[in-house]
Amino acid sequence: MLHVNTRQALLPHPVLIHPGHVPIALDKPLLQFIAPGDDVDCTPASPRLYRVIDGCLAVYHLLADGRRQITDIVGPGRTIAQQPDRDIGGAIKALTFTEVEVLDPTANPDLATEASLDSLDRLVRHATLLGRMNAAEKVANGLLDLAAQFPRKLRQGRPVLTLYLTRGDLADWLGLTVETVSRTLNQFKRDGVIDYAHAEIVTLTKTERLKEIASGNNPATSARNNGKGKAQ
Amino acid sequence: MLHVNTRQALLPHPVLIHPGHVPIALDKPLLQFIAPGDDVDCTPASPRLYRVIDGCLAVYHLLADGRRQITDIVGPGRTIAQQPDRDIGGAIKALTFTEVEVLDPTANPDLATEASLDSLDRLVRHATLLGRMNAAEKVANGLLDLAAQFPRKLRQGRPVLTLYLTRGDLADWLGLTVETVSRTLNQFKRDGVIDYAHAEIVTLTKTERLKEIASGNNPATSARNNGKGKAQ
DNA sequence: CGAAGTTTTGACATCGTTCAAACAACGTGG
DNA sequence: CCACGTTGTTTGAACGATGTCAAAACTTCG
Repeated sequence: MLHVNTRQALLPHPVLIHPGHVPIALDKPLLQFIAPGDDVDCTPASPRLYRVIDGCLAVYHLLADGRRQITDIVGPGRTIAQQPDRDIGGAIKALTFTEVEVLDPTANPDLATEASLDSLDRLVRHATLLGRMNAAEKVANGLLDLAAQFPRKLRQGRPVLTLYLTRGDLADWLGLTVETVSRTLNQFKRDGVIDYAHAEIVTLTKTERLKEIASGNNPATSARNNGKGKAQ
Repeated sequence: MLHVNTRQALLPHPVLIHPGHVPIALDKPLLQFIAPGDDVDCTPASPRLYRVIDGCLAVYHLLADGRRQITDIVGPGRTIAQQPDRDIGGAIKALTFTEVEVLDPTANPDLATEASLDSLDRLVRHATLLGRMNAAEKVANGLLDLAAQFPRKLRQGRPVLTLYLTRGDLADWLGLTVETVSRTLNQFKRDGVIDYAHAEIVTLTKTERLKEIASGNNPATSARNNGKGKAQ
């Protein structure tokens, strides 16, 4: 699929300061700043840990013919464990101006294993999303995940989130097409579940409803799911 | 989806002896035998490494309504790194009589990290399969994976593999339905790419052709993939 | 032979894709 | 300040791959 994004290079995203990120002790801590659209430099032979301080990374995998699957979206506070095999189409891309702390896994074994298990756990859930959910469930789950990782602020008690992902990124993440993502988001908007004026600032107006949709309890389409527990 | 399998409990699968599996040094190595359909006992609070000596395991994840996604199929020689969160529907099930070596990850840190990275790598590829491939590509990739993990023998130079998975297992693994799996396999059979008399013993008669299909070079349907690199 | 589970096959429905076009946002250069 | 190019988003119409539903064919075993 591969949907390129040039828009985000132009947006003056406010740099959110996340306190409480204790710098990891290391003989040579290294900060790296990555511009939107750029790949994280994963060239060194020895594996590295990449801890996101601020911004947004997309871990993705490319097929030979250009189809792209984003396997994880990584926000502030999270650490990337896997060493993407660039030879076979794996890489990590920044979706906005992103600040990354580069660490040595052997010097931080606990963080390394924790990050590894975290990635594994998220990937298992995402695989379940990709293989067993319909479009509405996928988008609802994606929004809830992003809302937790990229909280902007609360507006009248409603969570507001910054979408660093374009519709194309969302499509490549959720295993859909741009059109389906757009249609589903607009349907949610029409139903009053979410709201947005600009495509990249989304308010979750009915979080509970969104959670219901995410878990398959969708009155509009859930009839099929009853009984044998099937969908899609 | 959740397709239960009772057949495999009845099949007298030949126990393949895989030499070269050096037992890991540990103060207390433990062998475990699991019957088909049984879950691997993952109850201990401290994480464990499970190394398959012989047989076949399925790592899966359940949704609240019963839909199932098998995230990995594990054959002899491979080690399971992730600790399935049984609370949220994660578990590991034996698909045939399976012998497992239970190891302490802290006593085998190298094996633990290697297994972890291996799982992560496979899961990324599988996510790409689930999110970005059509039925024929999924089944072709699945067959090639299984042929590598469960080689039976060569018949007239053709690889023959034992399918410990039922059509339902294949469906839950590849993100399809039983019917689509069956139809796709029969189409491959009609095309002379594979062959089978019994549903669980499959011969890959044209491995090269199968690899082409797996990578998206399917003359019948690849026209769409040209140009912008899209599919499904 | 009958029961139970699995696989296969057919007919049909539909969700998501594909194709196409309009619209919106933004920066550039005149 | 405005026309224009570029990129992203939205919308519509039509198609088709895959799911759903139903039933028959097999296999294995009691």
